[in-house]
Amino acid sequence: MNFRAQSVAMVFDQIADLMEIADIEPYKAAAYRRGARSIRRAGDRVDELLAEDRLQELEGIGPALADKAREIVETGGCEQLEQLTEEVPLSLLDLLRVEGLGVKTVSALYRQLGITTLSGLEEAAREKRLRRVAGIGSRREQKILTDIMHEHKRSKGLTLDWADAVCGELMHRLNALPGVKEVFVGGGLRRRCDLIDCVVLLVEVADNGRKLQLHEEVFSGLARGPMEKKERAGYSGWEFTLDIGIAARVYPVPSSSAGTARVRLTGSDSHVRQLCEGGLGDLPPLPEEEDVYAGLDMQWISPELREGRGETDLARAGDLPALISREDLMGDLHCHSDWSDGNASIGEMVRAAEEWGLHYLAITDHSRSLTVAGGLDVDDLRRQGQQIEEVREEHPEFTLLHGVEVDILPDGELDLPGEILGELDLVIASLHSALRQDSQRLTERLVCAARHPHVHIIGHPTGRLLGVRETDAPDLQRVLEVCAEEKKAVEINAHPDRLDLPWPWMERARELGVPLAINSDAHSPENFSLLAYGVDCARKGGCERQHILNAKPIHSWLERVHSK
DNA sequence: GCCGTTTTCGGCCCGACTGTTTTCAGTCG
Repeated sequence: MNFRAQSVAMVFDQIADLMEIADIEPYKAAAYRRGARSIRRAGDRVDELLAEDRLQELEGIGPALADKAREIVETGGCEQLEQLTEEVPLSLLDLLRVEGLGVKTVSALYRQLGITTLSGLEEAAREKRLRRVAGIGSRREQKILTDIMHEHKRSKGLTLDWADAVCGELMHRLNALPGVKEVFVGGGLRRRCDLIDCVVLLVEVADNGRKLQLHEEVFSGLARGPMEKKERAGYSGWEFTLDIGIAARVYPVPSSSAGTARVRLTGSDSHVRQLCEGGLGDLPPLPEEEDVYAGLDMQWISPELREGRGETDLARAGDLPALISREDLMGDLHCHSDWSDGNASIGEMVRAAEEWGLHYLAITDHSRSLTVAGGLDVDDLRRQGQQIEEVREEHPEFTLLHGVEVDILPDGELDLPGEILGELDLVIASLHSALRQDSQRLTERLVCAARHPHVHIIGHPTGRLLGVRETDAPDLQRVLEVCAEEKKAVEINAHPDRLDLPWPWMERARELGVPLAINSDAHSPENFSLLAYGVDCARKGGCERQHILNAKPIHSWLERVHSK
């Protein structure tokens, strides 16, 4: 998604949070939150809608929100947000990230104790002052303290969609500077890591060209504060802090050594160290990256693999995997329609899937216990089946599967009876509730679901939300073993907030022979674009086409299919 | 603030869990 859409969504969410804390018109706050959600779902389409002044076509965006979206894009700020921060400080939003703290408590902490920051909260908790607030006793005070510790430990950084958006905007601006030949991405973003704490960019300038001048206006609306000179791997660049809280580094590199610079500024520390042990330091500076690896008697290594986990040995032996690519995907096995919490009809989702080049799609709406998402019960599913049949007739060339994403209940049972599950084409079983159970219980629930005769795929197995909710992870070794025994597949959920199965587990899955499915979990037609993040994640985990279930023709692995 | 009408206002996703104020408000999904 592009930077403008992300910025608008973020500001709308901030306004919603602050309105709730300030306790003004709860439904107004909800409207901003819906607006943010709608903008995110529309994804890349937002740019076009903004340009053509058609943002109000999105659900939940009326004249007021459309105006504000334009203001945010054009000025980088929002007067409404400024006004709110006069009433309640923006830093209170940090407190909301602490588990168990919602708007009411944060508001009370602010008004009664004057707490505005995380460190202020921690200090007050240590001094046992929190218990002065009605609703907080000694136990809750202690819990808040441990939750603050969790918050400190939580991985920081931007998810890939955000980081891509910011990076795209930076590249666009850098490209427009005089003397710039090309701009390259480096660092963790190029390696497609889960969370990005620093955007690394290399700016190629002609060898005898003039020096790169970075003016402050290059970063207007993106960063405030000073730029600092930074050295890394023998390259000097500038570092500055972006408004969204992560760093960006820009390294000017001359054309003649751009290849060497890209290698050194992309790989993880241990990857680069291994290359140095292989003689990287003895090579002359080279303009092309391929020549650097060739000079070390290696295959060129895909950036995703440059983590220092054995890839240099494989490259030397010529044994690197032929990584999966987006074009290899033939279908998508997990998406939602407006029967539950998706925003498009089944027909619209099918049309979009076709436009994205897919040949099959499973509609897998939520099951009944997930009431917030409008989960489906047995009768709903049967009625949905009739509609699926109608859509199939309209798309004879396409294979449409009727599936469900059934909740794994806290006791490990599934949320729908076996009878209806047996009538469906595809059953994904996922955890959505009681995610704070201990590792053992979470594991048992997943094992129980994997052993269920009607389940085909375990969805987003850890339930993590990157940088937000890092669960007491289930024992994935055991879950994968059971999936292998039961011949069940495991999902690689492509949503950049999830990327779940985490990539370090994919090698184990392959060793056990567990098929993996790269699924978009799309809630709107635009969301099929998310598949790209799932592919990135699978590549990082070293997956080839043969390891990915939905890179195969549907008839090759699913017995029950409906198509002409 | 948005939306959809039985059009220009009234309703807005809802149920479970938790800690504590011990009977329900606040949080979460």
